[in-house]
Amino acid sequence: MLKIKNNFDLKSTITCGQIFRYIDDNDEFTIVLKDRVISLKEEKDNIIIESSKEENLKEIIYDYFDLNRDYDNIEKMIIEKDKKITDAINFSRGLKMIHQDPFETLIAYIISQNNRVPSIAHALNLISKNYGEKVIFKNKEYYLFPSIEKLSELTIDDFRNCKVGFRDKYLYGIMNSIKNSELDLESIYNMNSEDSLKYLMNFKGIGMKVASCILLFAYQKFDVYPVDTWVKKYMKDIYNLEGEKNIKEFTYNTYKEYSGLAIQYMFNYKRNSK
DNA sequence: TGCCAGGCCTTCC
DNA sequence: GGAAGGCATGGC
Repeated sequence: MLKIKNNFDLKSTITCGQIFRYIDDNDEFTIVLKDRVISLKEEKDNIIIESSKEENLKEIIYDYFDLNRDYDNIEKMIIEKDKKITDAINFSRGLKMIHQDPFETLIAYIISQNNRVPSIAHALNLISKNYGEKVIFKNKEYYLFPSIEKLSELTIDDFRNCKVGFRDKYLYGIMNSIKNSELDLESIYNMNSEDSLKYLMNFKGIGMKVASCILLFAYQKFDVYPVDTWVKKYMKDIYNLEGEKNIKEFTYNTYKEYSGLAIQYMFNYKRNSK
């Protein structure tokens, strides 16, 4: 068991739309994280964490919830660039950018296109249940996200049976590209954001939006920013700004290397407030 | 029932 | 190079 105390809003970080596979049982959250299952619950000013595996637990938690980064300072710098974002930042106080696994993020966000959150979670859970390793935690069954090797064995129909819909052929193609080393997820760590966007968008099923989510959520490239319907609504309301091109120009010129975080605050404010 | 979702691909100009 | 239509699935 581990206790942490931080400027950390557990609930909004988990539920704000960054990750799809979590169980919320009366504000006790259970998630599958790499090789283990963990549960987190806020109690007084502490977060109580239990895990199916104790090894390196603190390091894994701090890395996953990005708890070593100075968000106060980043938020201050964003507000200095643009005072109008203050409300969105105040609403999102304690929200961390979850540091997700690149492979799982790739699969999850390909499934996310033209899809709803419950359906995305359903598909990811089926993939894990059918092809991932079973873990027993607090007398319940959970399934780790499958390895690259395991998912490269699947056929298009196998994917379709996991309810991914028309994205089956994209997933199959992506797994082939990984198998024959055309797509090397490790190499992205050494690329700048512009190059890595272009690199990912070479593969069928990955467009601008999906590539941006992968780079922001799995590679912590904070200068990359997914513009979606919620962000567009925010931009229209607050800045009377329309058109994807205008929004992108404004965002990068204003927030620069923190554009991804600024966008995440706007997304969270617009989607989850009121 | 019919519409649509944190898009992307294909097929047209 | 830009616009329009189609797409599996499930929830309302």
